[in-house]
Amino acid sequence: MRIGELAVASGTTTKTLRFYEEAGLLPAPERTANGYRDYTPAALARLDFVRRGRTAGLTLAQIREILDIRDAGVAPCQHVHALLEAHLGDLDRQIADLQALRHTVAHLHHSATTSDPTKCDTTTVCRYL
Amino acid sequence: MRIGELAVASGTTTKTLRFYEEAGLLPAPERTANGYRDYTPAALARLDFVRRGRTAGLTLAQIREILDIRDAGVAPCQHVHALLEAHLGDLDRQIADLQALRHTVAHLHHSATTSDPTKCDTTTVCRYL
DNA sequence: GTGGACGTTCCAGCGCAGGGGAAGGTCAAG
DNA sequence: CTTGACCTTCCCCTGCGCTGGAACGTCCAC
Repeated sequence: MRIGELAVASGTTTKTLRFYEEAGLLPAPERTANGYRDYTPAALARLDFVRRGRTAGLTLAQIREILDIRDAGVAPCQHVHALLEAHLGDLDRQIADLQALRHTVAHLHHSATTSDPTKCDTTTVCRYL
Repeated sequence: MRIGELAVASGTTTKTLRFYEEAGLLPAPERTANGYRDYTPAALARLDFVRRGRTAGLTLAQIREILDIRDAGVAPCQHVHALLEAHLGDLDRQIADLQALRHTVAHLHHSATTSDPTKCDTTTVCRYL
Protein backbone atom coordinates (compact mmCIF):
# COMPACT_ATOMS: atom_id res chain seq x y z
CA MET A 1 0.00 0.00 0.00
CA ARG A 2 1.48 3.31 -1.02
CA ILE A 3 1.24 6.46 1.05
CA GLY A 4 -1.43 8.06 -1.10
CA GLU A 5 -3.67 5.05 -0.86
CA LEU A 6 -3.20 4.86 2.89
CA ALA A 7 -4.00 8.55 3.14
CA VAL A 8 -7.29 8.03 1.32
CA ALA A 9 -8.10 4.86 3.26
CA SER A 10 -7.42 6.52 6.60
CA GLY A 11 -8.99 9.84 5.73
CA THR A 12 -5.79 11.79 6.27
CA THR A 13 -3.16 13.23 3.97
CA THR A 14 0.26 12.08 2.89
CA LYS A 15 1.68 15.05 4.77
CA THR A 16 0.05 13.89 7.96
CA LEU A 17 1.28 10.33 7.49
CA ARG A 18 4.89 11.43 7.10
CA PHE A 19 4.41 13.71 10.07
CA TYR A 20 3.05 10.83 12.16
CA GLU A 21 6.00 8.71 11.17
CA GLU A 22 8.35 11.50 12.19
CA ALA A 23 6.44 11.87 15.46
CA GLY A 24 6.80 8.19 16.24
CA LEU A 25 3.12 7.38 15.93
CA LEU A 26 3.48 5.32 12.81
CA PRO A 27 6.40 2.92 12.44
CA ALA A 28 8.61 3.55 9.43
CA PRO A 29 7.34 1.14 6.78
CA GLU A 30 9.36 -0.96 4.39
CA ARG A 31 10.38 0.71 1.20
CA THR A 32 9.85 -0.61 -2.29
CA ALA A 33 12.80 -0.79 -4.67
CA ASN A 34 12.21 2.77 -5.80
CA GLY A 35 12.17 4.14 -2.28
CA TYR A 36 8.41 4.47 -1.91
CA ARG A 37 6.87 3.71 1.48
CA ASP A 38 5.08 0.37 1.42
CA TYR A 39 2.46 0.07 4.16
CA THR A 40 0.80 -3.07 5.49
CA PRO A 41 -2.88 -3.07 6.54
CA ALA A 42 -1.67 -2.86 10.15
CA ALA A 43 -0.87 0.79 9.50
CA LEU A 44 -4.51 1.41 8.76
CA ALA A 45 -5.60 -0.14 12.07
CA ARG A 46 -3.04 1.98 13.83
CA LEU A 47 -4.26 5.12 12.16
CA ASP A 48 -7.76 4.17 13.15
CA PHE A 49 -6.63 4.02 16.73
CA VAL A 50 -4.95 7.38 16.41
CA ARG A 51 -8.13 8.81 15.02
CA ARG A 52 -10.17 7.39 17.89
CA GLY A 53 -7.71 8.82 20.36
CA ARG A 54 -7.89 12.22 18.71
CA THR A 55 -11.67 12.03 18.75
CA ALA A 56 -11.44 11.42 22.49
CA GLY A 57 -9.43 14.62 22.75
CA LEU A 58 -6.11 12.97 23.49
CA THR A 59 -2.94 14.64 22.32
CA LEU A 60 -0.62 12.90 19.89
CA ALA A 61 1.87 12.57 22.73
CA GLN A 62 -0.66 10.70 24.84
CA ILE A 63 -1.63 8.48 21.93
CA ARG A 64 2.01 7.78 21.35
CA GLU A 65 2.44 6.72 24.98
CA ILE A 66 -0.33 4.18 24.56
CA LEU A 67 1.11 2.91 21.31
CA ASP A 68 4.55 2.63 22.86
CA ILE A 69 3.16 0.49 25.66
CA ARG A 70 1.32 -1.71 23.21
CA ASP A 71 4.44 -1.94 21.07
CA ALA A 72 6.40 -3.05 24.12
CA GLY A 73 4.08 -6.06 24.24
CA VAL A 74 2.08 -4.84 27.21
CA ALA A 75 -1.66 -4.26 27.25
CA PRO A 76 -2.09 -0.48 27.71
CA CYS A 77 -5.47 -0.89 29.47
CA GLN A 78 -4.30 0.39 32.80
CA HIS A 79 -2.51 3.35 31.31
CA VAL A 80 -5.49 4.19 29.15
CA HIS A 81 -7.77 3.97 32.15
CA ALA A 82 -5.61 6.39 34.14
CA LEU A 83 -5.24 8.65 31.11
CA LEU A 84 -8.98 8.83 30.61
CA GLU A 85 -9.50 9.57 34.27
CA ALA A 86 -7.00 12.41 34.20
CA HIS A 87 -8.54 13.61 30.96
CA LEU A 88 -11.96 13.68 32.58
CA GLY A 89 -10.55 15.82 35.34
CA ASP A 90 -8.99 18.15 32.78
CA LEU A 91 -12.25 18.44 30.92
CA ASP A 92 -14.18 19.18 34.10
CA ARG A 93 -11.71 21.90 34.96
CA GLN A 94 -11.86 23.38 31.48
CA ILE A 95 -15.63 23.32 31.47
CA ALA A 96 -15.80 24.95 34.90
CA ASP A 97 -13.32 27.61 33.79
CA LEU A 98 -15.27 28.33 30.65
CA GLN A 99 -18.54 28.50 32.53
CA ALA A 100 -17.06 30.92 35.03
CA LEU A 101 -15.76 32.99 32.15
CA ARG A 102 -19.14 32.81 30.49
CA HIS A 103 -20.75 34.21 33.63
CA THR A 104 -18.27 37.06 33.71
CA VAL A 105 -18.78 37.86 30.06
CA ALA A 106 -22.55 37.58 30.40
CA HIS A 107 -22.43 40.15 33.19
CA LEU A 108 -20.27 42.46 31.12
CA HIS A 109 -22.54 42.02 28.16
CA HIS A 110 -25.58 42.70 30.27
CA SER A 111 -24.20 45.95 31.61
CA ALA A 112 -23.17 46.93 28.12
CA THR A 113 -26.76 46.35 27.08
CA THR A 114 -28.41 48.28 29.86
CA SER A 115 -25.96 51.09 30.53
CA ASP A 116 -25.90 54.56 29.21
CA PRO A 117 -23.03 54.95 26.74
CA THR A 118 -22.83 58.66 27.34
CA LYS A 119 -21.31 57.98 30.73
CA CYS A 120 -18.16 56.49 29.22
CA ASP A 121 -14.96 57.55 30.84
CA THR A 122 -12.19 57.93 28.31
CA THR A 123 -9.45 57.24 30.82
CA THR A 124 -10.61 53.66 31.31
CA VAL A 125 -11.02 53.10 27.56
CA CYS A 126 -14.36 51.36 28.04
CA ARG A 127 -16.26 50.92 31.23
CA TYR A 128 -17.92 47.77 29.96
CA LEU A 129 -14.79 45.80 30.55
CA MET B 1 8.17 55.84 34.87
CA ARG B 2 10.66 53.31 33.59
CA ILE B 3 9.72 50.00 32.05
CA GLY B 4 10.66 47.96 35.10
CA GLU B 5 8.50 50.06 37.37
CA LEU B 6 5.59 49.87 34.97
CA ALA B 7 6.04 46.11 34.78
CA VAL B 8 5.82 45.82 38.55
CA ALA B 9 2.93 48.28 38.77
CA SER B 10 0.96 46.47 36.08
CA GLY B 11 1.86 42.99 37.19
CA THR B 12 3.50 42.09 33.89
CA THR B 13 7.09 41.85 32.72
CA THR B 14 9.32 44.14 30.72
CA LYS B 15 9.27 41.53 27.98
CA THR B 16 5.51 41.72 27.81
CA LEU B 17 5.51 45.50 27.75
CA ARG B 18 7.90 45.64 24.80
CA PHE B 19 5.83 42.95 23.12
CA TYR B 20 2.64 44.95 23.65
CA GLU B 21 4.30 48.00 22.18
CA GLU B 22 5.39 45.97 19.18
CA ALA B 23 1.86 44.56 18.89
CA GLY B 24 0.33 48.04 18.88
CA LEU B 25 -1.43 47.70 22.22
CA LEU B 26 0.76 50.17 24.00
CA PRO B 27 1.81 53.40 22.28
CA ALA B 28 5.55 53.91 22.02
CA PRO B 29 6.45 56.13 24.96
CA GLU B 30 8.81 59.06 25.04
CA ARG B 31 12.43 58.23 25.62
CA THR B 32 14.67 59.80 28.24
CA ALA B 33 18.04 61.23 27.17
CA ASN B 34 19.69 57.84 27.61
CA GLY B 35 17.16 56.06 25.44
CA TYR B 36 15.10 54.52 28.22
CA ARG B 37 11.33 54.29 27.76
CA ASP B 38 9.56 56.87 29.89
CA TYR B 39 5.93 56.00 30.57
CA THR B 40 3.14 58.23 31.80
CA PRO B 41 0.50 56.94 34.24
CA ALA B 42 -1.84 56.62 31.25
CA ALA B 43 0.12 53.54 30.24
CA LEU B 44 -0.86 51.91 33.50
CA ALA B 45 -4.55 52.58 32.90
CA ARG B 46 -4.19 51.16 29.43
CA LEU B 47 -2.49 48.05 30.74
CA ASP B 48 -5.27 47.71 33.24
CA PHE B 49 -7.73 47.72 30.39
CA VAL B 50 -5.69 45.12 28.55
CA ARG B 51 -5.66 42.98 31.68
CA ARG B 52 -9.43 43.28 32.05
CA GLY B 53 -9.88 42.33 28.43
CA ARG B 54 -7.64 39.33 28.83
CA THR B 55 -9.55 38.33 31.95
CA ALA B 56 -12.70 38.45 29.85
CA GLY B 57 -11.03 36.02 27.48
CA LEU B 58 -10.51 38.48 24.65
CA THR B 59 -7.54 38.06 22.38
CA LEU B 60 -4.91 40.76 22.10
CA ALA B 61 -6.18 41.44 18.59
CA GLN B 62 -9.68 42.10 19.89
CA ILE B 63 -8.38 44.31 22.67
CA ARG B 64 -6.35 46.18 20.12
CA GLU B 65 -9.44 46.79 18.01
CA ILE B 66 -11.15 48.37 20.98
CA LEU B 67 -8.13 50.48 21.79
CA ASP B 68 -7.85 51.60 18.19
CA ILE B 69 -11.44 52.76 18.20
CA ARG B 70 -10.94 54.62 21.44
CA ASP B 71 -7.72 56.12 20.10
CA ALA B 72 -9.62 57.29 17.05
CA GLY B 73 -11.69 59.37 19.44
CA VAL B 74 -14.79 57.20 19.25
CA ALA B 75 -16.46 55.49 22.17
CA PRO B 76 -15.96 51.77 21.55
CA CYS B 77 -19.15 50.83 23.44
CA GLN B 78 -20.98 49.49 20.42
CA HIS B 79 -18.03 47.48 19.22
CA VAL B 80 -17.45 46.10 22.69
CA HIS B 81 -21.09 45.13 22.96
CA ALA B 82 -20.99 43.23 19.69
CA LEU B 83 -17.66 41.68 20.62
CA LEU B 84 -19.01 40.45 23.92
CA GLU B 85 -22.06 39.03 22.24
CA ALA B 86 -19.99 37.12 19.73
CA HIS B 87 -17.70 36.03 22.52
CA LEU B 88 -20.66 34.67 24.46
CA GLY B 89 -21.65 32.65 21.43
CA ASP B 90 -18.11 31.30 21.13
CA LEU B 91 -18.06 30.35 24.76
CA ASP B 92 -21.39 28.57 24.51
CA ARG B 93 -20.12 26.61 21.56
CA GLN B 94 -16.88 25.73 23.31
CA ILE B 95 -18.70 24.65 26.44
CA ALA B 96 -21.12 22.52 24.46
CA ASP B 97 -18.23 20.91 22.58
CA LEU B 98 -16.36 20.18 25.76
CA GLN B 99 -19.44 18.75 27.41
CA ALA B 100 -20.06 16.48 24.45
CA LEU B 101 -16.44 15.39 24.61
CA ARG B 102 -16.76 14.84 28.32
CA HIS B 103 -19.70 12.52 27.74
CA THR B 104 -17.72 10.53 25.21
CA VAL B 105 -14.71 10.27 27.48
CA ALA B 106 -16.90 9.38 30.45
CA HIS B 107 -18.36 6.50 28.46
CA LEU B 108 -14.93 5.30 27.46
CA HIS B 109 -13.71 5.59 31.01
CA HIS B 110 -16.72 3.70 32.28
CA SER B 111 -16.17 0.80 29.92
CA ALA B 112 -12.50 0.79 30.82
CA THR B 113 -13.55 0.50 34.45
CA THR B 114 -16.03 -2.30 34.02
CA SER B 115 -14.51 -4.34 31.23
CA ASP B 116 -12.32 -7.36 31.40
CA PRO B 117 -8.79 -6.43 30.32
CA THR B 118 -8.00 -10.00 29.33
CA LYS B 119 -10.26 -9.57 26.33
CA CYS B 120 -7.97 -6.99 24.76
CA ASP B 121 -7.42 -7.40 21.08
CA THR B 122 -3.90 -6.49 20.10
CA THR B 123 -4.86 -5.53 16.58
CA THR B 124 -6.92 -2.57 17.76
CA VAL B 125 -4.22 -1.44 20.22
CA CYS B 126 -6.76 -0.84 22.95
CA ARG B 127 -10.45 -1.57 22.84
CA TYR B 128 -11.18 1.18 25.34
CA LEU B 129 -10.76 3.79 22.74
C1' DG C 1 9.57 10.55 -25.35
C1' DT C 2 6.57 13.21 -22.98
C1' DG C 3 2.95 14.50 -19.84
C1' DG C 4 0.98 14.00 -15.56
C1' DA C 5 0.23 11.75 -11.35
C1' DC C 6 2.40 9.89 -8.08
C1' DG C 7 6.49 9.60 -4.75
C1' DT C 8 10.92 11.47 -2.08
C1' DT C 9 13.51 14.95 1.01
C1' DC C 10 14.03 19.23 3.42
C1' DC C 11 12.82 23.74 5.11
C1' DA C 12 9.44 27.16 6.57
C1' DG C 13 5.34 28.84 8.64
C1' DC C 14 0.76 29.18 10.96
C1' DG C 15 -1.62 31.25 15.41
C1' DC C 16 -1.21 32.72 20.08
C1' DA C 17 1.16 35.27 23.76
C1' DG C 18 4.90 35.89 25.13
C1' DG C 19 9.91 33.86 27.13
C1' DG C 20 15.15 33.18 26.84
C1' DG C 21 19.29 34.83 26.28
C1' DA C 22 23.16 37.36 23.97
C1' DA C 23 25.71 41.59 23.51
C1' DG C 24 26.00 45.87 24.87
C1' DG C 25 24.84 50.85 27.13
C1' DT C 26 23.81 53.51 31.67
C1' DC C 27 23.50 54.80 36.25
C1' DA C 28 23.99 54.96 41.37
C1' DA C 29 26.25 53.14 45.42
C1' DG C 30 30.20 51.46 47.80
C1' DC D 1 36.87 52.05 39.95
C1' DT D 2 34.14 48.48 40.01
C1' DT D 3 30.01 46.01 40.95
C1' DG D 4 25.33 45.20 40.18
C1' DA D 5 20.89 46.53 38.78
C1' DC D 6 18.83 48.44 35.38
C1' DC D 7 18.00 49.46 30.39
C1' DT D 8 18.55 48.77 24.99
C1' DT D 9 18.05 45.90 20.52
C1' DC D 10 18.24 41.58 18.28
C1' DC D 11 16.81 37.08 17.02
C1' DC D 12 15.30 32.59 18.13
C1' DC D 13 12.26 29.28 20.85
C1' DT D 14 8.06 27.35 23.04
C1' DG D 15 3.60 23.93 22.21
C1' DC D 16 0.31 21.81 19.04
C1' DG D 17 -0.78 19.51 14.79
C1' DC D 18 -0.14 19.85 11.02
C1' DT D 19 0.31 22.44 6.06
C1' DG D 20 2.73 24.56 1.97
C1' DG D 21 6.12 24.67 -1.18
C1' DA D 22 10.55 23.82 -3.55
C1' DA D 23 13.35 20.71 -6.02
C1' DC D 24 13.80 16.43 -7.51
C1' DG D 25 12.93 11.09 -8.70
C1' DT D 26 9.66 7.42 -10.68
C1' DC D 27 6.21 5.18 -13.06
C1' DC D 28 2.55 4.44 -16.47
C1' DA D 29 -0.13 5.56 -20.47
C1' DC D 30 -0.27 7.60 -24.73
